This record gives sequence, C-alpha cells and structure tokens, in this order.
Amino acid sequence: MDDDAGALPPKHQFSEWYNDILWRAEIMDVRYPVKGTYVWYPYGFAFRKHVYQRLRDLLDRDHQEALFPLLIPEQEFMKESEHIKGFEDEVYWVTHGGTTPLDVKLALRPTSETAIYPMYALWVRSHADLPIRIYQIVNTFRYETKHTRPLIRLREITSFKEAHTVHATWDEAQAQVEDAIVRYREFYDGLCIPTLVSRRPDWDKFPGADYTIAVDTIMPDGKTLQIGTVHHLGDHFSKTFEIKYEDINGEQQYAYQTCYGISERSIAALISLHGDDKGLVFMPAVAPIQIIVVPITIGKRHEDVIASAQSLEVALRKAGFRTKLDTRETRPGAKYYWWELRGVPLRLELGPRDIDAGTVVAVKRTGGKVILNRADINSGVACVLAEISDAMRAKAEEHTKSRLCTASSINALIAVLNEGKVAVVHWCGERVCGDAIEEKTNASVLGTEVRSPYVSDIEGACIICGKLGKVTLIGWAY
RNA sequence: GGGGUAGUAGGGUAGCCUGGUCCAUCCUAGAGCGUUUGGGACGCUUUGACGGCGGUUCGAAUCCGCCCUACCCCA
Repeated sequence: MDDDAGALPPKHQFSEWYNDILWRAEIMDVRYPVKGTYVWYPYGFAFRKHVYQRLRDLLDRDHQEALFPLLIPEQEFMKESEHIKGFEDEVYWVTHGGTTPLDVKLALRPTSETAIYPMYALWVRSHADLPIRIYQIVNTFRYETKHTRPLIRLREITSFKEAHTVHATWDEAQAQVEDAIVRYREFYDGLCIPTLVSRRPDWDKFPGADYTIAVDTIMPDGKTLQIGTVHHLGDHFSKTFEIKYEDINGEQQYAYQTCYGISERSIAALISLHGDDKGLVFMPAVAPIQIIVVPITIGKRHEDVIASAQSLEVALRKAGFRTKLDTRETRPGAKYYWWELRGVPLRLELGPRDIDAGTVVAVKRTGGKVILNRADINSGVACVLAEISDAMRAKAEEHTKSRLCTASSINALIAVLNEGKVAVVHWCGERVCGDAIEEKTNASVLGTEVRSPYVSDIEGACIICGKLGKVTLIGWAY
C-alpha cells in the first residue's frame, strides 16, 4: 500500500493540513460554488453548537439575546462617515425585488451597528433604560477581495456573535469594554486557546470607534489570527443615530456605546491549535462526541461484547457524557483511525478480555492508555477527560510561549518574524515609526498595552526612533 | 488591485496540442456478496465524470467566446 495515498498532510505543512482536515473530518465542505462561502457539515455544526453555547452561557449572565434584520436601508448605512469608509468597498447590495429595481438599495449587513442603532434610538428614553446589553449570533456578508479561506476569511461570516451595549457615560462604556475583555479571555481560557490581548493602533481600529482592543492567538505557522475585538464607540454613533436619554436632572444626553464580536475564527483557532498529524483533537468541553466506545468483537462472543458495550454507552450517557457506540462492521483499527481523525478526545475499548476482568481500556487522544474499572467508570472517565484538557492546555501554552520573541532592533525584528514568530518590541506610538515598521517587515503592528502572561510590560527605546516606547506586538496576521 | 495556471466520477490523475477507435486509470470513494476482526483486512461483482452557458462542426472532454470556481506569483 502506498503510505501517502489518502494520508493527511503533516501539521507543519499547516496550510495543506488545514484545508484537508476540514473536509476529511467533516467540519466544512469547501466545494460550494460561491466564492468565500462554505457549508457546515452536521459534525462541524455540532462542534460549533457546543462552542457557541459556551459563548451564550458567558453572555447570558447579564446580556440578552435578540435578532435584528439582515437588510439595512442605504440611508441608515450611509449615516456614519467613518463607518462607511471602513466598509463601503465590501458591502453587498440588494438592488432588486424580483425584477423591480428597488427605490432604496438594501445592504446585506457587514456588521450590524446601522441595523441596531436606529432601533436603540427608539428604545432609549431615560437613564433608567440604561445600560442596554444585547447580543445576536448571525451571518454577515463582506465582499472580500483578498484570498478567502474557510472559517478565517469569508464572504459570508456564518457565526458572528456581536454584542452592542449602551451606557450613560464614557467611563461606564469603558468599564463595559474591560468587562468584555475579561469575558473573552475567560471564553478562550476555557477552550485552551492562549490569547494576546492588545490595543490596536489608531489606523487599525474599528471604523467609527474611539479605540479597539483585539484578541489574537498565534497559529501553528506563527501567523496571528484575530479571534475577537472589543470597541469603545464613544458617542460617535449615538450622535449619528440620535441615541439620547433624559438624565436625572431632566437634561437630554447622548449615550455612549460599545460593541464587541467573536466569529467562527474561534472554531478555526480550536481546530488549528489543538489538531495534530493524526487529525482533529477536540476539547472535551466542546467535543460533539466526547467518548467513542469501540467494541472488540471476536467470533462467538460477538453478541456478548455488543450487549456489554451498549450498556456501557447507556451508563455513560446517563452520567451526562456525549457518548457514541461504533458498531460498524469494520476492524477495530480502522475505527481507531476514523475517530482519531475526527478528534474524539477519549476512546473506550471493550473486548472479551475486558468483560472477564471487569475493566475498560481508555485511550486518550492526546496520548496514553489507561485501564479503568467498569464498576466506577463514571469517575474514571471524568478524571481521564480532565487529564486530556490539561494536556491540551499545556501544549497550547507551550506553543504560544515558543512563538514569542523580543527584538530590540529592526534587523532582529525581521529575523524573529522570519523564524515564524511574533515579535515583542518597543514602539513610541508615532504613526511614522509604525509605518516604518510595517514597511520594513511587511508585518503588522498588532497593538500596545499587551495583556498576556507571556509578555512583560516594561517600557523601552522605540525600535525606529529610539524615544521612549511601549511594549508592542508585531506579527504577520491572517 | 495586476499577472498567470487550471477545472475530467467522492478524492487523485491520463487523454486535449493534432476533434471520431473512449468501455481510461489509481485510491483508506460508494453499492452488493463472501471470508475476516485487540491498530488502517482480503477476494469477486458493480456504480459513477468531462465546471456552467453559448458558438464552430456531420461529430466536442478536446477548438473559440463569456461566466463561475480554485490555486500560484507580484503589489
């Protein structure tokens, strides 16, 4: 047999690995014939469901989920000038109803500020109405001209969680920004995705925002992926959309707003950071299938083993584990490879020998095999799943640490980037110096005010002009 | 944004230049039957395609045009 035939490319060929695994493991079918749009397979969609449920749980503490329309009338969309500049080249327009040209063109939302804020203008009346914290999980459309890539650069973002809040004061809005950052870090910590949080340079902030805080993670190839953003909108949009409230003194005041979002790039990060040469590795917390039970059926004891495996599966399900029993008529080895590719974190093997001994063989997707007692299988399984999560966290953190490196000169910076790493430098904050860095390296100034356990925040000489500068992250970004 | 290359069955390819003899081929792709089964089993039988639209032609996977999609290089 040809060893290479049908094999998954090794993970160090990250781009090939990524494209291949998406369809092999039935996450996305990339063959849909519209550029930049892809199909979620049921298995991938189940994974998405568990990830987004965690996001919902995190927000539902003090946010409310709502749903605004996909279509935005041209005049609303065109109200905020900076916002328009940021998006006008990537908006899809609906121009016809059937064969009739529309009097008012309708934009497919590239993001929903201009859909939501006219309604907020109606909803906000008094200080008692504030704060408002609403989120929705929707698809958005952007006419991307760069290379599209499944889950990463899309023309239809299918899973955009966007939150939009309204507050009485700038400071309260800022506090909301801080809260959102904490929430997002909690979300990614729970998924074992290490994050680099930083303040984007002014030229890279959200169009119409006072400032933007971004969450990045480092992909296996050393490029950074933006997996979340939090924007302080100040009163720009409230002035544009007339979002005013009456304060306790009876005065009309403009409100202050924030918005923050996470998309299916979170899924891309999970797949990319945790996967290996064998395929996907799902976090137990979000795995569509946490435990796959493979019966080892031999000859005469076939029925025995199947019956025993079925009762094992039922017991695990009752205990709350997402469990599946693989009774297909193929060899056990084929099933092992099948479920390893699909990222199932824990495999339980049950054969005649185990039935006689009252045991189950547990094999971790992260490596290692342990024998569990059938009698207290629930606690045994819970323990092994926790070990798997720990191993995944350690691996992801090790990867991130190894991909960060300080640089104190422009040549050192270029060398660090060429090693496939993200550089930690000092930058004075001036646009000229920022532009110089980006020009000389072809990389991006990711941000300042870095929050990461791996990056210390000591000031130093700007890598370009030598003046006192802040710690700044430089990397090649997706 | 500019340039280039390509699209043949579930996946990978040959055929195209020089239009017909085409029932092409490989696979951990599908279906069926049998023998198997503690790390990717094997045998036999079988299904299935020329990206889309239009043109040229007696005849198009092959030539021409447009569109769609994908990949690569440059900015």
